[in-house]
Amino acid sequence: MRDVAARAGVSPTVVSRVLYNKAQGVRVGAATAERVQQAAKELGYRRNMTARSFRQQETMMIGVLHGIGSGRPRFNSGPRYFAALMDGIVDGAFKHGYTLSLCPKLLGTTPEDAMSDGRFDGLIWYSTFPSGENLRLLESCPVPLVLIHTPASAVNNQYPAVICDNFQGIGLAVDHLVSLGHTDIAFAIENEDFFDEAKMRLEAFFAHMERLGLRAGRADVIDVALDRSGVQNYFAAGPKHTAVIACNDGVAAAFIKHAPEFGISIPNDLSVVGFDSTDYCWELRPALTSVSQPLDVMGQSAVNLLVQSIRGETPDPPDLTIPCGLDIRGSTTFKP
Amino acid sequence: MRDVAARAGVSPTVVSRVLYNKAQGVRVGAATAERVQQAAKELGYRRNMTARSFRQQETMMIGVLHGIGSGRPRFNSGPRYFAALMDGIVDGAFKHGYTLSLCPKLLGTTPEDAMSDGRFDGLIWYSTFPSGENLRLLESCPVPLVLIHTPASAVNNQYPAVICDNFQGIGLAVDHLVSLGHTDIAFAIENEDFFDEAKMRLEAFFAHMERLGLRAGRADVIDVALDRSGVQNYFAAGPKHTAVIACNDGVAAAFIKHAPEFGISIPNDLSVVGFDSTDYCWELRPALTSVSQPLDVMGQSAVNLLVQSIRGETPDPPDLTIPCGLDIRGSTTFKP
DNA sequence: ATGAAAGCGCTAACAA
DNA sequence: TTGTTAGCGCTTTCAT
Repeated sequence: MRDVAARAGVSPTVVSRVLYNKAQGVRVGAATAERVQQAAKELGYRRNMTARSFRQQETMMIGVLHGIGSGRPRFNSGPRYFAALMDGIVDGAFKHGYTLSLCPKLLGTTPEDAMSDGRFDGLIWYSTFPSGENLRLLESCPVPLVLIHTPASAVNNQYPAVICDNFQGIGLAVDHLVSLGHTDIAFAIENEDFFDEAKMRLEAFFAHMERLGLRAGRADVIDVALDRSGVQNYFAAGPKHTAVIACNDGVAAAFIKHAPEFGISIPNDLSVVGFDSTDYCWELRPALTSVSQPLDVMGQSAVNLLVQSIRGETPDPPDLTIPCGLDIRGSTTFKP
Repeated sequence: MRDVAARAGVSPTVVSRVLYNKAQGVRVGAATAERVQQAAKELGYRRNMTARSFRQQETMMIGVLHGIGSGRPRFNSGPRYFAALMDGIVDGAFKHGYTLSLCPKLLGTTPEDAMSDGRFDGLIWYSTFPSGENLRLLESCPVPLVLIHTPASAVNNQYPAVICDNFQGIGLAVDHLVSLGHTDIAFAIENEDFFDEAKMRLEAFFAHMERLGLRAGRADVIDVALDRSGVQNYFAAGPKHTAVIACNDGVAAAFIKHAPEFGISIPNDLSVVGFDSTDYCWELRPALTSVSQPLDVMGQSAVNLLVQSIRGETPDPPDLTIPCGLDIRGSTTFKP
């Protein structure tokens, strides 16, 4: 910029005004402005955005975090949960002119982590495993933050959150199965120890079963464990249900995958419902009936809330709850 | 940092040394260091990464570009080409400690675009449509750049490139079909006007057909057009081939999708081979046989090359060519 | 309409 | 071992 100024015979101040103050009255002579533009072009001047970010205390960057303790979510394997969400997040970020970053030091207290001062104007935190350690770290986040998939209450309503309506979503699944004649319905959960949406879904399952006058208790909960070994154990012991609702598509997929090993036909012997309804459901044979979260909408909504926070507006309510749908595919049918 | 220094009764320099010079000999008294650490913790000090980036002229950020003129690639719709690639790119970036960014101003001459000075340490450019305009912009890129999917020759070998071995990949497809008895094989292309890999694949098709003593000429090229209308036209006119190789999975999908409308059974009447072999292939009915690009490997390789460039090493050879595989699924069978 | 000066937070070179 | 100084490139305030 100094070079441009020199070539145009003006001070750097003028260069800055000419090139970037278009909107609010340039206050520079037309001839001077012209000379500056010319000089900038000739020298191939490009603004140093890092210097600008530094000066303005604003980077126009949003970071996406997934917490520590679980691996990086994949775009292209297994249940495509993260891919769908990211499409929404990226759309939202771009709409507001923000750059979106994935940071290797996602969360923590190391100096270069995503919560470092000045690095990002705001953060979106996504995790299906909001462990205690993560939640503690979040509490000291110095920049605006929006949670996806974790209710705001988990961090004292410190930050706004976007979650799907798990209660209503599970209701759709239960109603669907009951309308097919099922009464012995199990709920499959990945790991009961974690406090997260899976638990909300499990409780919704109990509530909806009770609403319909059906029995459901701890004996109807299948903990598949993180390695899915619980599915094999369940099949090996002989299924006691005609339908199972899984807390997510990945868990549901485990049932579909292992059923043949035990001579169980899905959906004829056992109907299976997933949760998330990513495109992954189509890959399974049979294709998986699943409660759909409008992930792209959720991603965009999260960014909208975040941008509000960045602007200093306090978005309310703390939890933005988005209703679910049900995508019926091939893994559910009438009670045998 | 000033506050920390004040509290510890030292100068900011010492704070910087204590907190971040661990490796190369701190040269600070143990007691002082202890006091500094203590003060930093008490004040909840976090390094301002923007200031550091500015000072060091290094952001530890890599940007991903997709060029202008085509929409943003999606993670979760259609052929999941981008998702697979990004998994590799993100893995590569994280392995080297880089943050990865998607920038709304991807390429251009606006001040805030991705090529602005200081913003990113390096860029990865991915595009299936390297239009002339894009190539011209690339030529003036002031930061290290690696191309994916566009041969280095397209920009005078100015930047290294990662491409799959299109010639060998098409060879796999042709051999596969010929081994099934096919001799009348067409090649479907999306838009002949663009200079890109599709053209390389088309030429490879001609070459391999000739190698096997089979005829293939312009009449055997189906230009499906960007809106895929060419597929319908081809079917409506009555197919003259028993197999078709498409320049990518999306084009192949159009054949599978429209065939039923014309009473054509795939693969019984027409075998179809795609190119990319993303998980999308499994969603199609029948599932699509496709030439596989090791997209994750390509993404990681691109980052490796980029990091070399950033470090000032000149990676060679200009084109890193990665061999393809063939994933045989349900869309190919014996000649009718 | 234009310019001079100051400072964002950090770190490297140099001095003590 | 510790401190002083200077400056990364930009923008804002204040003065002219």
